[in-house]
Formats: sequence, structure tokens, C-alpha cells
Amino acid sequence: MRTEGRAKRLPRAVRERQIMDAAIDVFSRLGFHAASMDEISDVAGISKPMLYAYLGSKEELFATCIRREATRMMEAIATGVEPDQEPDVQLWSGLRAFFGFVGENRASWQVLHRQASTQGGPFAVELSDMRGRAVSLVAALLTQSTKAPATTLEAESLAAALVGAGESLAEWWLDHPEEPAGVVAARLMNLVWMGFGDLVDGNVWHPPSRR
Amino acid sequence: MRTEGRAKRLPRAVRERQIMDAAIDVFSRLGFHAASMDEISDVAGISKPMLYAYLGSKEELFATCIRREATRMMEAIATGVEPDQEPDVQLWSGLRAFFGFVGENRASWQVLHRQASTQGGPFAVELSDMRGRAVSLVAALLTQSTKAPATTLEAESLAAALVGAGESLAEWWLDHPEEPAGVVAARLMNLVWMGFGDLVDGNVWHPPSRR
DNA sequence: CCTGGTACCTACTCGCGAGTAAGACTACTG
DNA sequence: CAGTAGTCTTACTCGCGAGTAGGTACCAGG
Repeated sequence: MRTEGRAKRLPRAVRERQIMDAAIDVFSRLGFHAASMDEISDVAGISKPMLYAYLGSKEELFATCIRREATRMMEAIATGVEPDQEPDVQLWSGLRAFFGFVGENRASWQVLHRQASTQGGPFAVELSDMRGRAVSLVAALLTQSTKAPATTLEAESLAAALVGAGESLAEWWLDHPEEPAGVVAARLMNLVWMGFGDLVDGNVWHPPSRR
Repeated sequence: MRTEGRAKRLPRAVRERQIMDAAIDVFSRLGFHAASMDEISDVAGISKPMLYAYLGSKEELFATCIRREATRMMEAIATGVEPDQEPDVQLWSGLRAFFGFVGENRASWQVLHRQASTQGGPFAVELSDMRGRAVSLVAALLTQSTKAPATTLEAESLAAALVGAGESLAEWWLDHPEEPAGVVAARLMNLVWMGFGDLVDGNVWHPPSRR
């Protein structure tokens, strides 16, 4: 990148998108602190002052990236889920949507998961906020579908565990990209819905036959 | 810290422990990059050159901390687990040991977990190695106890999900410290052993009556 | 062809933090 | 009461990276 002298003249909106894409790429590879504004501007194909003129400080840039990608991801999941179905089918469609997004947006996922969660800066707010929404969503699904009386605390902690399992499995998946998204999603579905107790006995969950 | 002028003269071994404790404290609060050697030496109650004289560079210091705490944790779990019992009981004792350790070593846990997900350092080796051992342990437990034929890949991914669920739940626990360790561990046990499918129907797992 | 506005640049400042040089204090050993 | 080994300090260097000052190229419309 950045071999030629001067960059082609482009409208601001387009440049901003390019910069954000470059920033996500660099942040995902190096992490927030190790990523330098010099490198981001380099990858984006422009000079540093442009960064500051358009996207503000490093923290602002990072927060903007987080917000954009978090929104994209939540929308992907919201679109994929089928709210009128049985609880297990809802969960299944949610998982499929989640792994689908991660598979097609690896860099975004890394920024969201790895970097944002570790930095104690002002963006931790953005991130734990989004994570909180995901947890609440699952917790609501549990509370609404369970027959046994369960405390809010209990539902929330289980939801946190499930979300963590999803994140961790997505992380594992990055190292084993040959597996299709559906297979990975199905494994997690079986784990959290059937449990090891059933799996050990050979009982598996599978989606209802296609409508 | 570091209000008086000169520090009391102490033997090297003792100083090293103090420094490591201070380092873990600072690393857990700020993370690797944001933590400065100045602050660590300050908290430890000594001056910076002592740090370098005893523990080497910042990266070496961090790696040493990781190694020490990771070893402590793995030992705590290995001590807690009961290898001759049924699979479910083995898992249960492992979970209890894990949450017990986290509850009593919050700072250590934060260093291990938060930094475990940041890639790019030479210490990532230490960490993913330890995490890998934990995953392998669980994977072995699964493979050995399951009747249905399962691929290595399948067992490993499920183990990764389980470990992630544990980590995430431990993280959640830090925000809800009023819950006892046993309760949190039991919730995770129920989730991964029984599954939501059973929990929704009111079926719960509980430990065998005390021998 | 000037006049402004917007995209874009080179070439700096400046603070922060990793790492060090060189020496001062303390305590034991003969 | 020297000598010396180990502890501990003040006071630096030095590079890296965030952020900026002060321009230059390019494209309107008059």
C-alpha cells in the first residue's frame, strides 16, 4: 500500500468507508494499542491528517468501528431469528445467523470480540452494552420458555454462559475454517439444548423437517 | 505506595514475589499495554531498575506472571478433580475447583483470561498452550465417556465451547460476587450436562449423595 | 482567469514509557 | 574496619506514535 505519491481525489463519504475498512483490518490483526494511526492511514492509502480530519482521534475511530460492526452483526442476527417458532427453533436460527455472520466477517468479529473486550477504554461501554443485549435476548428466551420457576439471576447467568460458549466456539472455528458454519452451529445447539448427558447416550437434536 | 524514600532491604526471593504480586495487580487492572513498568515498580514499592535487574524486560515479566498463575490454576483443578468417578462427577468436581480458584484469585483470573484473548505477543504461546491443555482435558473426558462414535474435531469443538462457557460465566460472576461458587458451578453443570431442553422441562442434575 | 472550498500532502512537535548508566547504601566476612 | 557482594536509587537516553501546522493539487462557479 501507499506506494504512489498522491491519492486519487474522492468524495468524503467514500473515503470514510475505505478508512473504516482499513481500520478494522489493522485493529483485528494488531489490537487497539499495537495498531498505529500511521499503519491505518497507510493501509487506507491516504495520509495521517486525513484520518484525523475525517474520523477524529484514535479512540473515536475505534469506537466508530465497533459501533458499525456491532450494529451490522445484531441486525444480521435479528433478521435471521424466527420469533414465532418454538424456543428451540428460535435458538437454532439465532445460532445459525450468528455463525453465518462470523464466517463472512472474520475481521469484524475479531475486532468485536478480541480487542474491544480487553481494552478498558470508553469503548468497553459500547461493547459490553452490545454483549448485554445479546445476553438479555437469550435470557428472555429462556425465561419465557421455561416451566420451572427461575430467578432472573439464574436465567441471566445461563445466558451469559451460552453467549460465552458461542464466542469461544467461534474463536475455535477461526482455527478450523474447513468446517461449514451449519455444522459448527449444530454442535453448539446440541450441546446447549441436549447436554452432554444426552449426547453421551447418543441422543441428538436436529432441526424440524424443512417446511 | 512509594511514599517513603528508600525501600527496606530484603532478600531477592522475597522481593521477586512482591514484584510479581504487584505486576499481576497492575496487569489485571490495566492490561498488558496500558500497564507501565513505572506503575508496577511503584505499586511494588521499589524503583524501576530493580524490576529489570530481577525480572528482565516487560514481556519477560508478563510471561513469568502468566506461567506462575496458570500453573497455580491448573494445579488447583488437577487437585480438585476425581479421576476414578463417573464422567459427570469428574466434570462436576472440575467445575467446582475452577470456580473455587477464580473466586479466590480474581486478579490472577483477569490476567489469565483477559489477556488470553489478545493475540500477537510472545506470551500468547504460554496462554493458548494452557487453554489448549484445558480443552484437551475436557475433550478427552468426552471422547472416553461417549458411546456414540465422535470425531476428534467434534469433541474438541464441544470442549472449546464448554471452556468458553466457563470463562464467560466466571466473567459474569465477577459482576455478581454475592452468588456462592457452588451455585454458579452447579448452574453451568446443569447447562452442559442436562441442556436447556431438559431444564425447560424442569429436569435438573444434582450431585450424587455424599459418600 | 481568479476565488474559494475541499481533498490531500510533507514535515514537524511533544509526551510517554521502555530500558540503562553510574553510583550510593547496607550488611556480612575476614 | 577495610573489602566485597548484593540491594537499591536518581537521573538520564531514546524511539515510537498521537496529534498538528502549514502548506499544495484539484475542481467548482463567476
